[in-house]
Amino acid sequence: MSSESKSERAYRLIRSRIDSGQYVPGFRLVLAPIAQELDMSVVPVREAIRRLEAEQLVTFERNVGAQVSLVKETEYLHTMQTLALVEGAATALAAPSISADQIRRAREINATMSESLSAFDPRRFTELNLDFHSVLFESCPNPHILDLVHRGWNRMKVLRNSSFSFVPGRAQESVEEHETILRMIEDRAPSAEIEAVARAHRTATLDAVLAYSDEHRHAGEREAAPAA
Amino acid sequence: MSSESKSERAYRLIRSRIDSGQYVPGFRLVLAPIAQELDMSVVPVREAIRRLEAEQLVTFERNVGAQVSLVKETEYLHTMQTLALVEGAATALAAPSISADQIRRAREINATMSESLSAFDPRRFTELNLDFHSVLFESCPNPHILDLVHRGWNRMKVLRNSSFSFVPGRAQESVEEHETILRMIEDRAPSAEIEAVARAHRTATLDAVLAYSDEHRHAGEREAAPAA
DNA sequence: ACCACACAGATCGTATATCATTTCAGATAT
DNA sequence: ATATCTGAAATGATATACGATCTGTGTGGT
Repeated sequence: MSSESKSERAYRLIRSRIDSGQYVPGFRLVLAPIAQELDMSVVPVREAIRRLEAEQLVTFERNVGAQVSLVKETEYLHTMQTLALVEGAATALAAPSISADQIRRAREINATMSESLSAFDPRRFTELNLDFHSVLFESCPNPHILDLVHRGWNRMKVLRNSSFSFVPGRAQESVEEHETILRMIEDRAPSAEIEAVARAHRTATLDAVLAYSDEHRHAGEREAAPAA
Repeated sequence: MSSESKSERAYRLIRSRIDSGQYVPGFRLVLAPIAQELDMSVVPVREAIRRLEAEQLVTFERNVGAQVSLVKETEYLHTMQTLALVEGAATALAAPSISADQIRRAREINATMSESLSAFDPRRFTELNLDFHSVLFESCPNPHILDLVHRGWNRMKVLRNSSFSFVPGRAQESVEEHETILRMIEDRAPSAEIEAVARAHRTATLDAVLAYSDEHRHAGEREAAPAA
């Protein structure tokens, strides 16, 4: 009894390789080799690629094939802007139903983030950052918006792998802003205010990255590191 | 030379039937009959259904098959809330680059809407309403957000067909709010304000529908009519 | 040297065939 | 009468096969 279908397995494999950066943007997804590697026929692989196409992770051309979506210069900006929008809304919608226990958990995570600032491990920091925000938005009662938040974060994973620069100092700021957000939720601040602050938190990161990469445009510096 | 692939044709057919309400929520999509009707094998039909699954228009169960997504009681609320969020943002982002010509066009459409209020044709009104808002958000520079707006409107089409009640008086209010939005864009009002008003415009419709259907819950009235 | 064309290899698109799973009706036992 | 079993029919899942289309390469002509 296979626990999952073959097309599901194909989907997961390709998806994970795109997420991990093993399949870089522009990489051609040829059916036969993938099928062979997974020990299945091309049919399930085709279905998997159709799903990925609908999720815009790969682009498709008739009789030519699929390739991992290319990221334009502005892609990162747009994704981050969209994530700011939906995550801000999700956080605000979730706020009223967030318990003291959840707040405590978020605060713990933020404390860990703060500690990890000295021996700075970008990957770990990003992971914790997602954990932190997850606590805040997972209670969002609107499943559509919540889904959009998840998609946004997943998209960010890919973009980070392809091209992203780290901004010094932003991590520290980020930790401080997290505390601000927590207090507002505790105090049951108006929904609109929470949304604005949560959105600004992400927009600030965006601005920081843009300003930094602008400054260093000609320096050619490129660290695989996140900004929170 | 077929201008489009068979799986594309299958996708369009099923999609249009869901949109038009011919395939109501819960309708089982059995591969063989659909394939036969389209004079093709089941393979392209399967691919089409995979795409629809990824777009959440149909739900899928292993070894059982696909059916048109069921709409929960809260589905309309969540969809409208999400649309309010993304359309508000799209309108605000588009506002700075909207020309006087576009404003004029929007105003014309709104005038037509106003006229059509007497001999009220719900379907026509909804159509014009989309036209009006399209003029405002199509210039949104963020393609992700714009895409979300389109998806939201498409989703609304389906929901309107399945279950929706009309709210008297809301159409008139709607036309007036449209004019308010136009003036703010003309005056180059702050982005945040435009977003808030555009969002409230849709949220107001949502509230109106909820209040109305609440009031008439036991009356069993059910008109296939829109609210703008 | 450069362009047009034709051919070959790669790859996709689809049909058909076969296997697997589910579902449901009817039989049987309790 | 109800519950459970069993097997056949319906349907989905996947493999294989073949035809269609694209893409690049080499050859011949100018």
